[in-house]
Amino acid sequence: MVEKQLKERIIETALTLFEKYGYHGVTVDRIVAECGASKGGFYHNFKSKDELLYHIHDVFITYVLNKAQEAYVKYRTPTKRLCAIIHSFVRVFHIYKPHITVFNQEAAYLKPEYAEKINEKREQYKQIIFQVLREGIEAKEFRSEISIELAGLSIIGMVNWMYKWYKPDGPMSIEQIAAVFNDLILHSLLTEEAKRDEDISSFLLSHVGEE
Amino acid sequence: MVEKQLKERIIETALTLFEKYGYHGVTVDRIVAECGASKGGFYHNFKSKDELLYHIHDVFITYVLNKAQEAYVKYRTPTKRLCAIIHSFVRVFHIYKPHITVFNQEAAYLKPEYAEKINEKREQYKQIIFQVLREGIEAKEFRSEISIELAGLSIIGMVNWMYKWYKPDGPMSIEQIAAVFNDLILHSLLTEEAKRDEDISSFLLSHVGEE
DNA sequence: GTGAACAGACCAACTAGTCGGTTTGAAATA
DNA sequence: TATTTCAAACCGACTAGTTGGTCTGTTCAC
Repeated sequence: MVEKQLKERIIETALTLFEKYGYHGVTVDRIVAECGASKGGFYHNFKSKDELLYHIHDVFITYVLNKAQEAYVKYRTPTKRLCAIIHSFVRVFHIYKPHITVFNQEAAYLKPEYAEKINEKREQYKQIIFQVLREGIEAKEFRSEISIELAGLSIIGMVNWMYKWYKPDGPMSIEQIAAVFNDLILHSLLTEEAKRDEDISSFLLSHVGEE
Repeated sequence: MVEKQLKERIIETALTLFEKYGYHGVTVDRIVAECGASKGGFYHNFKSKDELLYHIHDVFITYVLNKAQEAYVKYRTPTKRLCAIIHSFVRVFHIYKPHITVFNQEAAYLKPEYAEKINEKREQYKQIIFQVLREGIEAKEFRSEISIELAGLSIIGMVNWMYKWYKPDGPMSIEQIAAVFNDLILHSLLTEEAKRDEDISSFLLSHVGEE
């Protein structure tokens, strides 16, 4: 196995520090000191501290957007699609918790040209959720009286908020959290008929483990 | 009417700027320039820039905590209490949107002695929500299979997340948003029996306006 | 007159980014 | 194989600009 590349080491160290102290609470000098590098090494790999921040944002949003698109394509019904997307969304916290923290906390400090690129992908992500909710209402799986926009933003909010409290070594596993979230969300969205559908209600907590 | 005090003007200006550019994106010089004050005036009213940040945090959390306690005392059943708390929570965005944005974005930069005080109140707020959920399960109004912790954090997350998208002049009023949130949350929490209770289900969207 | 409220020039510390130099490793050459 | 070459990777002292905070006044209300 080859020695871990400097760029990777810088990113990892920066991530840990940013998560704890915030982007402005960490100096470039501190980052390079903490990972045994130098100013020169840093600026050889990154144009600026801002570019590092952008890189962190981009890695996460690109990954999570891909996962959502995969989940959408893989399943055919709105409920299954929604559950799969939420499941993948929650699961990302397992690997990318520091990225997500930085993403949610420091986005305001992205330079305009970077912010634009990130916002585009963020917007795409939202649209996938909205799309699934729309399809769910059309298919009469989801209640028609809910607001797609508000329901979508609620889902995004409750999952994203995990970055404030989720601890990888906490009492609940990622899989358990995802299951509970899906249960809560489906209970708030499903129509009465849909709940009676065996295939759909299998995603609800009270049915987990049943055959 | 007396001339608006300098301290108030500083806070208002700082709030607007912090909301847009972040705490570290705004200098003390900028704040005082923008509200026609001076460095001297600023440091006469605040010990430091950090104290101003703390003050903003404290005003908001104190207010919202009070509102939740009031709502808790005012009503007697878990469902009513929860709806009232959420309603008051959402409503705060109408007056304190900039405060909340700063509260959610910049808390990491609070100096330890300040952070501790704020966290205490934040924790109290969470406990009120947990308490209501606990009572709701005991009273068989809320489903017993849900996790109090996760349900509580979900609620807090979806409401707090509003700071990312809520615009006071947007298409939905605060009251409408609160109604939709309550509908979504209750649908995910209520037991089947509770939903059949006229008194309880009056908080659901499909029943709003009915007699 | 006296102290609180405010003004604004000034300072010291900090920090992102630079720049000339050194190391390293792999390809080219002999 | 031994040697040269050269560019990419990396180093770290230095700089220029910024920014929170201070300090010496001045104004104003009572």
